[in-house]
Amino acid sequence: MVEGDSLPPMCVDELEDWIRVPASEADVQARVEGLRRRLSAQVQPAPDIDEDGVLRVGDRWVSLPPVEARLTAALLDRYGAVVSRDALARAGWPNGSPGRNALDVHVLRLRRRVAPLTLAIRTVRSRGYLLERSVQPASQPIG
Amino acid sequence: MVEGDSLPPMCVDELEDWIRVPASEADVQARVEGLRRRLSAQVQPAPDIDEDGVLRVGDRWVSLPPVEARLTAALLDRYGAVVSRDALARAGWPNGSPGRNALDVHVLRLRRRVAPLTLAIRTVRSRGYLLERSVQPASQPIG
DNA sequence: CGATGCGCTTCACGAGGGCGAAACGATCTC
DNA sequence: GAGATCGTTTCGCCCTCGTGAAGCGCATCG
Repeated sequence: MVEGDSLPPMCVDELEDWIRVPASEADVQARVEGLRRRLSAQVQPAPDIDEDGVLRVGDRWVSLPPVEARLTAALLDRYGAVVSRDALARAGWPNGSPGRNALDVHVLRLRRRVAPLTLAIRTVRSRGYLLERSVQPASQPIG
Repeated sequence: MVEGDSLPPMCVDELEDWIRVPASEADVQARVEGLRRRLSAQVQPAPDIDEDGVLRVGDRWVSLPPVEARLTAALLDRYGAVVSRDALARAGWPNGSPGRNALDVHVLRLRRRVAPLTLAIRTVRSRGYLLERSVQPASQPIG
């Protein structure tokens, strides 16, 4: 709140705002609503998996078989970043890894399972895989 | 601008704002400055590349193959400044450079890959290359 | 003023390798 | 026993990367 004749403040943070008093309740509400909108545009709830292999994002969920549940846990540990093939193999099969393609096949199956949750497993060639949300709420850069 | 007793508007876009008139020039300036800050906060964060060759700017990203990832790292080290062709060749191929055209071709491919991130590699003839943003966020200050 | 050389851009091609996808069978769970 | 889960094999697409070569603009030189 800014007093009647003082200088307007500078908003250092994007999630700050100010208003000159006296102001109507509706004006304050509008400013608060604007702040809330800016906040929700930035923050998105992260997916979460429990010990029973139930993966939840928002209000939707799917149940994952053991191997894919462990793979998902490893991907969620580094959510939004690349997880190497080796790390995924070690996470999915703690007692020695099976053949080369087992991981590929499970990633393929996992992809189809998590797609309805707006989750996507992106391939980073010769590096590994990356878990992220496939659709993002509209916040288009000015172009 | 909102008239004296009308209802406050709803800001649909994060890059909108409003002010109730009459207002001092300083207040309007402050609001405009706040908008400019929000804009630059979205568009201006410096690009960043991790060890996995993932180049991020804002909320978008692309994965770069090994050679182009090293070139990009070298360009980001001197972000906005010229990097000589020799320096790029040494960064891209630490164990001896291949043919002379290899660098040019990789720069071409890198250009197309980073274009969707609003990044551009500008040529400085007989000097080297320069990485910068391809879209300029704000016009000149109002005055 | 025109010609030539240089630097840079762009395309096309091929070798090598990573990865996707389907199909099949074996094992496990309810 | 039915359905789900898991591992393997096979096939082939497409990405990566280097090379050769043609196209184009600019500056210097004749």
